[in-house]
Amino acid sequence: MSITHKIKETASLALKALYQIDVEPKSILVNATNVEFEGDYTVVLFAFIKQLKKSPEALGNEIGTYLVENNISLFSSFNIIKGFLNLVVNDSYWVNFLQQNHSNNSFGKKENTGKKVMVEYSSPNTNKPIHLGHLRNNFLGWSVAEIYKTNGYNTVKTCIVNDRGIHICKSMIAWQMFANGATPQSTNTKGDHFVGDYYVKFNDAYKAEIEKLVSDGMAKEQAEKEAPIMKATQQMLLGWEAGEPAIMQLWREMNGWVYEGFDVTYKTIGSDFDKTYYESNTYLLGKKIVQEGLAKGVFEQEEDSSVWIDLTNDGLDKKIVQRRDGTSVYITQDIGLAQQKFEEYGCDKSIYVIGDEQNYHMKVLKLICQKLQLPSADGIEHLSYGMVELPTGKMKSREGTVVDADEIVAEMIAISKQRTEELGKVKDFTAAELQQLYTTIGLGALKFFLLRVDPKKRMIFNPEESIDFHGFTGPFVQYTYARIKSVLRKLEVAISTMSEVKYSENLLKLEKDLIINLEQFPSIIEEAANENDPSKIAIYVFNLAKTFNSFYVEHSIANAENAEKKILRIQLATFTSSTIKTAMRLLGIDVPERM
RNA sequence: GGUCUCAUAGUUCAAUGGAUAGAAUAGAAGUUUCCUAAACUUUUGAUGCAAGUUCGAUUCUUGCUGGGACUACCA
Repeated sequence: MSITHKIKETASLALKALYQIDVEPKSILVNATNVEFEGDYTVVLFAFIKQLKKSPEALGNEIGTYLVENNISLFSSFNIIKGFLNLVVNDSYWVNFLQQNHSNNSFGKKENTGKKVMVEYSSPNTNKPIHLGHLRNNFLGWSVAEIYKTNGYNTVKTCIVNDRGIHICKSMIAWQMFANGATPQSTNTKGDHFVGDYYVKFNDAYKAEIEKLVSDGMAKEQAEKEAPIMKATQQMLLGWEAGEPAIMQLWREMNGWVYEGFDVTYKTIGSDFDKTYYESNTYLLGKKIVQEGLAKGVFEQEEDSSVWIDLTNDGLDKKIVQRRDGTSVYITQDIGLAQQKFEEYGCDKSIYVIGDEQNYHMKVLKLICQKLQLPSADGIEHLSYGMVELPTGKMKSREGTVVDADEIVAEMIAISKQRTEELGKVKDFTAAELQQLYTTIGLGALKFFLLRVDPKKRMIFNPEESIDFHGFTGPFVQYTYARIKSVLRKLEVAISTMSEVKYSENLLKLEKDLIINLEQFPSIIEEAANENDPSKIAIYVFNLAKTFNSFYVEHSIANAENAEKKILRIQLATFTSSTIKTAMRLLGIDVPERM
């Protein structure tokens, strides 16, 4: 149990014993004590002052006295300032904590709860390569799944590939018109980029046709519909839906190129999936749902035979779920897929990692599922994340104003190579080891950069400034880890004999700060899972590394004042390094033994 | 127009209604006979505007200003 939780419980017991009032431990506010006052943790008393009609001083004294007298192993003293009860925790408590946990490699990990969570993330379109915004999605999804795993869940990572529809046909049409039979192989281009180029070519050609029609006197709206290339694309979509062999073959071939490209990227960035759904297989799901919904009276059919749901009583709009031609729309497919996922995996929770432009869609999806009383409905959660924007505005694939994922990854690796060479600390590494180190650091910088921010918030990426390697960054944390490991390597002999030795010293301030930081890790993981927010982990591990670095420059480990201090500090260093490693793993970031 | 969302140092980010709003970076000044200076120490600098609720508001409510998203029988 975490120490703040313990304090809440003891405070709740104190209130019960002293005043016969029942207060939920959860509702008691316990904070770290402000640095300017004496103490480690502070119980905020204002909430009880009114209720008990006592002065803050009297109340604080009574509770403080009770707490210290009844928890001798935990508290050594207290003081009261205004409505704040500051508690000083015994050094022996922290020392015990360190001794019990320093070599526990699964510190922070919860026992399996038997619960299952599905995380759907990545979900690419097969008409263009992935960009920086998709990377945010991939890193978030992977990390959230990992955080749940550590919190005792079984996880299923899924990906729904958007492999059909008008946008796919656009690339196909452009390829037919402009490629002269070129392939990724013949042009030595990565498959997803190859196809993406034709998507851009489509839009260029489309724009040119519209301009021509407009200059010939047609209204813009009509020109958008009448442009021959658009008509051809719509014709192709009909052909696809009818299963015309030539179109299907081209579709398979071009999607195949894209998948080859994606595989390379996924492998580099470390995204993986337990199950991949293809929209071409699932887009017809939900038809049955429409019938069931009509039978239950959740949906209504209009005279033109289109089917709707009226959500105006829930503050939303009327929403179509089936077109008058009987085909299903996006949301219906999603309902069907939600149902199918539940039938296949029976997850307690289903997290959708999807951009915040779909907040409304996801709200509607969950609401409809609830109205249909699907068993999966209440477990639906939308991990909504903000766009990654350039200083000039939004990234648009169509206009080519995107930060390409492969390019930014390559750039980060190149920068880490340059920096590593400048510092010249690993000259004895083999070529393969070097390459791995550059990748570890470059990807570490990129992942940390995208994960350290609250997912819900939009973030701005400035390509001119690139991504920093100093301060609140991945490489900073990686460096701290490598430095600890270096020290520990040199102290192997001392470590092998230290298990016998006990210490009972008073703690120095920086030693205590470090233990206090380490103690918080399990609570942080819980918080990150509750809020679907990996940035909590990133902020935590940065603070831990920072605290260690302050400790490290101030106090020597190898040349500690005495043997007991040496052992204590070795244990502190060991514990810090394993916690850093675990935390960074939760973000999908590796830590190097040397750098 | 309607709905949702965001606004904090020059910049990028923190802060379950709690004490003098934290970091990073940029700027200024320092630290390498001793465990990795991708580090450390010191320092300058911020809650869009106006009300309200509260012992206490960056946080909650309302209005205003300014961004963004959504508002398709597209996905």
